[in-house]
Amino acid sequence: MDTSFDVLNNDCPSRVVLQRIGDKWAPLVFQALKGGPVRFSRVRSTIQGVTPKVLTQTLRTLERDGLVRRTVFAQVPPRVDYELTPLGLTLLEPLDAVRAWAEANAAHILDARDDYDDRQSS
Amino acid sequence: MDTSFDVLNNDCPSRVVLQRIGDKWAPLVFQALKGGPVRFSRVRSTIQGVTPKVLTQTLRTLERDGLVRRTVFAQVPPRVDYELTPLGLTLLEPLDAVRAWAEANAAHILDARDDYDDRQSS
DNA sequence: CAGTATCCTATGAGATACTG
DNA sequence: CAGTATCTCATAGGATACTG
Repeated sequence: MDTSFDVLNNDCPSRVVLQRIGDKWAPLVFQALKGGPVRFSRVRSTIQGVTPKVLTQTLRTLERDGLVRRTVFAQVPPRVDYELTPLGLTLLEPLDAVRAWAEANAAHILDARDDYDDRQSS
Repeated sequence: MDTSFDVLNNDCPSRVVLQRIGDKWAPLVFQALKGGPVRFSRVRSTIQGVTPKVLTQTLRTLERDGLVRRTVFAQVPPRVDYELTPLGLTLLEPLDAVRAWAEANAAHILDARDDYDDRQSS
């Protein structure tokens, strides 16, 4: 198969995708939506530390990229559900592997930093 | 096993790791170092569009995090090799899956954006 | 060759307060 | 409940030029 996309190439669209993935909150949104549709307030409380403004921005961008679906229910009080699209679900797997790696190896990284900083100051 | 690390938790070190991974050039460095030790100038030419300043910054951070090893050869002209450490190699796999996804699905993302933008302007 | 040194700016992101 | 509206700021990152 010929994808003709190469991240190493400048101006390649895949770089934009990579950057999107690599924004501060997007991976956490994937994690929060892992189990199915979730309401805004729930996403917000699941992802510790995110402000509503930034969360909305992140969700909108993911929606625009076709990775998240936003469903508005005509109710009072309002209810809005967010869920991963089929495309978003295919990204969940590799993204989750990175997350798992981060959780499993965070300690090693911190140790390496300590070593490096000690070496610098000596 | 009890990792006790959770990306959804604020102040969790794994978040820092995730952010590091998600910086603009780091994933491309992994890609560039995929095949073994590479000299600085080679990394630079492999990753289209990166400036020497930013590349140095990225490499230094990855070195500090124990993901990349920097080897200086006492030669004139100077020669410096960069390569993934064993820890870095374990990260290469999940990261490469994300890259592959990005290259494979960049077109879908771009389409989704067009659809979304059309819908907004209508 | 392998970087530094400066300068500069866009923007990601936080804090805070308000609303249909 | 599900967001907006402002304001503000740090810093990631780019452009350019220089050096051991």
